[in-house]
Amino acid sequence: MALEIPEVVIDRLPIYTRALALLQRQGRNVVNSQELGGRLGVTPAQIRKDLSYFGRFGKQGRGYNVKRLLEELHQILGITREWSMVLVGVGQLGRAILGYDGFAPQGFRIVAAFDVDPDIVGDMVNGLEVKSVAQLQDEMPDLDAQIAIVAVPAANAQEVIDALVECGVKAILNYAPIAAHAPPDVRIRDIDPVLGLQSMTFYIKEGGTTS
Amino acid sequence: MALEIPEVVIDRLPIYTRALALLQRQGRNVVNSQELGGRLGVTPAQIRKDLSYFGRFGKQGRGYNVKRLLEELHQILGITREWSMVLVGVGQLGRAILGYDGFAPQGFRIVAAFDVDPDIVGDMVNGLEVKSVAQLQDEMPDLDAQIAIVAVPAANAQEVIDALVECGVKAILNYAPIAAHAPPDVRIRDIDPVLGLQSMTFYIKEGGTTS
DNA sequence: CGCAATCTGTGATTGCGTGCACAATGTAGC
DNA sequence: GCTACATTGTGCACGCAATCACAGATTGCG
Ligand SMILES: NC(=O)c1ccc[n+]([C@@H]2O[C@H](COP(=O)([O-])OP(=O)(O)OC[C@H]3O[C@@H](n4cnc5c(N)ncnc54)[C@H](O)[C@@H]3O)[C@@H](O)[C@H]2O)c1
Ligand SMILES: NC(=O)c1ccc[n+]([C@@H]2O[C@H](COP(=O)([O-])OP(=O)(O)OC[C@H]3O[C@@H](n4cnc5c(N)ncnc54)[C@H](O)[C@@H]3O)[C@@H](O)[C@H]2O)c1
Repeated sequence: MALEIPEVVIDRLPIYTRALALLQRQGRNVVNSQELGGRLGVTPAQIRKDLSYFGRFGKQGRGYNVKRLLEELHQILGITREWSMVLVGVGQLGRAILGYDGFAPQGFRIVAAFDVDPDIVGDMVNGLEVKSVAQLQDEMPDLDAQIAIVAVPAANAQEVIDALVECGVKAILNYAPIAAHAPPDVRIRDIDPVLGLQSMTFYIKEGGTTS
Repeated sequence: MALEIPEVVIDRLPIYTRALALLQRQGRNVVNSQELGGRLGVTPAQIRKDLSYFGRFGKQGRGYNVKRLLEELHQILGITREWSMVLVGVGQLGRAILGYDGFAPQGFRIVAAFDVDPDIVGDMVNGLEVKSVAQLQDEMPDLDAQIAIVAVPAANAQEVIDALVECGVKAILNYAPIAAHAPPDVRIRDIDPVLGLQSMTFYIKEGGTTS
């Protein structure tokens, strides 16, 4: 029914979710688009427009019921269920990711970790035994994981991504600093702190007056 | 002169830089907008348009000289010099960041690390002594760091950011999952893997046909 | 040395997301 | 229950960014 929802809209929904979750922890029951927008640096109209793609969740004169809207957003984003993920690359970053306690509360669980280094394979990291990446094809069918996190060096990232795609993975969180390629039905999100730094320096490189 | 360059354009320049650096390592001297676009998943016209904001770097009939264009982009982004950064929050993530060897080659150097935990203050991490965050105001003037990385828990992130802004920091790479606030002359880039995951699940939640 | 081929730089055009403004609708108070 | 008020949902207009399309420049070749 809903004809083509812009990707930018989808990208904003998790922000709304995060803010609503905070409001809920603070005991708030209702919030209007103005306050929510103020907290997020987003126009109230933008929030209302975004939500209107999916239904009518607010009440005129009142605002939005925090609990209700949060549930709706969870439904929309598909985060009512728990998602299993696999991690490839158990180096410095991979270990920080395995130890990160921010995934589980949001329903994302790492169920297996793979590495190529024989010195690392077999290690227990955060209650998970590191497996050989050679066994990826064998292990994946049992894991029922549609999401993968890639934390291998740039030089090996594309081949790892190809292998994951081959195994049926549908979403990839890629930490390697490369322009990764994947079929259109596989979503990729890149995380590269250097890109962020390099774009910020443009603005601060000389007492810039670029608002 | 250059009338207002869109922020999206600035955000793409580091991507171009990254791809060009790779081409250079591969020994390529020239590249045209079509090939560059193919590697990055960007329209050739987009690349040419973006670059045209800053000058004319290509040659008709040939393409772009890789070395030359890379230098120009470095100039534009302000990454010819070395940038000093401070890190606040030396936990699991903070240590991974300190150990990350991807910053230095791009000219970003962490010159100081701060934490609030007395058990951590004094530790040597990657050749850097962790200092107390209480000394932030005192230490900053000597460090000449305009960039900060924030890797503290969400609950403390805003106060840390406020303190950094107070110290004259002009760019912040924020890993805490909050909607941070700062004056307009301070740039913030957020890195939150969960947001990426939550937007991807929208598309994969049911054999979705959303191209 | 001229012609064909190539690819840039950019004005023109299209398309899409943002913000506006108001009608519709629900709330609270009396 | 009626009135005054608050805030949503949304059609519409605007503005900006992506794409198109071509003139102009450069190269290579015969
Ligand atoms: N450490 C950070 O803070 C950080 C931040 C952002 C991005 N990154 C990126 O994340 C990636 C990993 O960084 P790191 O610091 O953890 O590096 P690392 O060298 O510590 O770890 C990389 C791991 O990947 C493994 N590996 C290599 N090839 C593999 C393959 N084909 N299959 C499976 N495993 C393989 C290696 O054995 C190693 O254990 C790099 O691309 C880096 O640029 C790291
Ligand atoms: N670990 C990851 O992979 C990861 C990934 C993405 C985001 N994050 C985010 O990064 C932040 C840090 O994560 P972590 O896993 O390293 O947590 P952590 O608890 O291991 O580390 C946090 C550190 O911050 C310090 N700290 C707390 N308050 C402080 C203050 N006011 N000033 C200075 N230091 C202070 C603590 O003493 C601790 O050492 C969190 O907000 C987390 O959500 C972590």
